[in-house]
Amino acid sequence: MARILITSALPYINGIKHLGNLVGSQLPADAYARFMRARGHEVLLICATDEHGTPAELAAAAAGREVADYCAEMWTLQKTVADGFRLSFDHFGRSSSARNHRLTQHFAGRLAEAGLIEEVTTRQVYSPTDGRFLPDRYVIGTCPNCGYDRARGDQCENCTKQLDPVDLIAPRSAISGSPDVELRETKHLYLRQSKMRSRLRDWIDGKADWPVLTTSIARKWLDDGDGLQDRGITRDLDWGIPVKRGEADWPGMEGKVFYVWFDAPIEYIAATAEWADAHGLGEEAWLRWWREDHGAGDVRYVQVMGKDNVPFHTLSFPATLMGANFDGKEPWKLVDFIKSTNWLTYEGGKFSTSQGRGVFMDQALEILPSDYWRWWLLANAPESADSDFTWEGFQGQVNKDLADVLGNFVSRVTKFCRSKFGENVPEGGSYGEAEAAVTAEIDRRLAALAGHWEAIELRKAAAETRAIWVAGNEYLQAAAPWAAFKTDPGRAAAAVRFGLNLCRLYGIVSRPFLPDASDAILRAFGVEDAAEAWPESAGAALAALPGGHGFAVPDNLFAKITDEARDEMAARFSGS
RNA sequence: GGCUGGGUAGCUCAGCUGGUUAGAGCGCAGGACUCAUAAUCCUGAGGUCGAGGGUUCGAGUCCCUCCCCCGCCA
Repeated sequence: MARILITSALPYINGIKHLGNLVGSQLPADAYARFMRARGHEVLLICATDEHGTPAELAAAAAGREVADYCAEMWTLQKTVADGFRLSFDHFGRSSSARNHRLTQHFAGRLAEAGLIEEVTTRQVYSPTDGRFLPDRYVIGTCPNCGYDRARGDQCENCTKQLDPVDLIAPRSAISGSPDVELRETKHLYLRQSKMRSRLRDWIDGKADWPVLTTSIARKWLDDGDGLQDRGITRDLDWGIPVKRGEADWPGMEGKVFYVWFDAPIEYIAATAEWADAHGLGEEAWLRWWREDHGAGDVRYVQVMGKDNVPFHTLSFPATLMGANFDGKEPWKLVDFIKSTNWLTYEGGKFSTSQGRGVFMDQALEILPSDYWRWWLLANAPESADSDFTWEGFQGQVNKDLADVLGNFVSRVTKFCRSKFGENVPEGGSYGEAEAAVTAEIDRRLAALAGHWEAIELRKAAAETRAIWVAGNEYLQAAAPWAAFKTDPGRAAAAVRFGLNLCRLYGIVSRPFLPDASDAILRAFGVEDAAEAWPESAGAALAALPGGHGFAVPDNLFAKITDEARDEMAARFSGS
């Protein structure tokens, strides 16, 4: 048994996420965790909301709310939809937690001790009207690049150019709208990543098994232009983690907070501590996942994220962890494998919150059960390239794979048995060559499937899982117990017994994709413990239900999506 | 402009370190079966593997040039 730590990129607190966000990190992390748990490994799956930064403050202001209240409410909403999608987080934390405050301040203190923090005096936009500095999106003005007159301080929405607030022409406050702004000097902390450059490069060069997408992005940042740049880790804001040097005040940094990108990844660790707290466990409970001097040396740490997050996870966060271990006294666990995904598009274009284009997590659950979405999203995960969601493709694949291939198989076997033998696994007859051949095939496929899960190859895992379902239909068609029943009831009984065992097996191996359907199948066979172990061999698994074992015919597992329903949904989410 | 990925059957995609007649799913055509959610199973059609050079006994699979597409960065 191995120990596997899995973290999903943190969804930003600002509103419910869409299906593209879901398939980018949270859903693959959950499916992978489910497989590893079924395999008998000790798994810890961690996620949390990323709550700091100007977008949260502005969204709260727009809603006329205190930002803390707003975040608390949005966390509850996100937690609810995560549960709805059966995301099996061991803990879904908050980057605004007390644990993260302490840890972030602790890391800053250690980095300062290591000589990796620099205090830099810069000129920032200040609004006398609002009585405060205006970082990032708090400034609106004309884009110096394209002339768009409502460009935000961090980026122009029109030409997508990354901006600095001081670059804007005719700047004005996003809060009061006042054009009365000036540049004032203010002091900020910078993480001296440039000093970590060669260490980071050596570390990344050692990751031969990482995808090129991941390492190439990291190397680009290491070597581009003047090399890895130092980055500001503080902001003149109220909402955030107060700048402290460990537990001590930081002279000159009063009233400032850490910048969101610095505290967000630290929340992976803090959320693990929150998890330990929530379960009344001690400090060792989380340290053993994160500190090599507390046993984390044999943990395999896997991160799942969209490709936009790769620089932070390959450079900035590792720089923080490595830097904090400057004296060898805090060996923090570094990531072992990064699964990065591309984007999901919607009917050929981008998902858009502002235009109501595309399906968001809460809406998806209103329309159809989570299994439908999980299956399509994972079977079409944007792994090697962006992939596109279309209603036609979704309807076609869900109807075919789930209703026709899997759902109908369970239905035909259980209903036939009930009508001929009753609701007990039939006795009599014995498995012969046909059963042996299918068993051998499924053995091969189970091995392939396990390999795909180990490598987090989602599309391949889905295809293999489907092939295992198809094998059941092929078998049943050839064995034809409905025909054998008339001449050789024993043969028919054996075939049905085999078919029922296949159903149970499908309940287990489909679990990472379809937790609800898996529950329904296993419940029908009286297997109440959802943590049914992954089959070590098809032979043993297909003899698990002996003759006489009772079962109940389950309701149809999946209803088909009609053309009318599909058209209705397509119209509803097309955006305006 | 730099960088990543991609350009393979009507559609969505597999094809690892080069090697017999290029694969899967969907869709389509024909057939079988009737237990089942008009489901399933079998068979079949069909593609100059983006273009052009090159290396090799042999290239979708390596090298060069070029053309498109998504995205990231600047």
